[in-house]
Amino acid sequence: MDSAPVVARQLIGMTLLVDGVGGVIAETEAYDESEAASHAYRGPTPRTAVLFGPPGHAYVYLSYGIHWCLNFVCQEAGHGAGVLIRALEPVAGVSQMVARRHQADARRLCAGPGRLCQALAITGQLNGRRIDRRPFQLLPAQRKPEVVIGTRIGISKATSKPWRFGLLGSPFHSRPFR
DNA sequence: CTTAGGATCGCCT
DNA sequence: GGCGATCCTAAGC
Repeated sequence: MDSAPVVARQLIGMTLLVDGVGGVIAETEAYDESEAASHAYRGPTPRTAVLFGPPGHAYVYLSYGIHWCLNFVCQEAGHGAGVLIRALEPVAGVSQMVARRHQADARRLCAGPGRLCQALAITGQLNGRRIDRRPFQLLPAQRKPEVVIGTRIGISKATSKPWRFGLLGSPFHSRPFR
């Protein structure tokens, strides 16, 4: 298994579905236990235990007491690294996403980790589940995607690492790349 | 037991 | 562009 930034880049352009609802991954960020912005930085806790487990599992946590956020666990067991899924291009089950979010603008439907989880009905119930088993499906990119790189957003530490990845030119990013 | 603050979003101006 | 919502986690005493 590769490091979190490598996986974050590889995920761009792949299709993520939960119970058949989802779309093309348009934005990701890598987090690793070596840097202070990561939930893994302070070692395993009950909340972050999944991050230190085997790769290929979902780490789902509640942010600001309101929003669920989805990560994929990377690297080898015990190494504490993951990729935050930040935005999708809505493709499958769009009407269900609109109903769940009470909002029809396709550009904003899955633009942001909290919005994406609301649209795909991802909650803490999916924490620790394998991403290659129901209800998850991860499908390879149709064509080799062009990737744009930036610095991570919404954090206050380790802000200069180029660990944010996006599908070049996509209108579905949570915030523009510079 | 108490408390500070967080990998965010939506609404307001 | 700024701020309030809202609650869980983990550190400190």
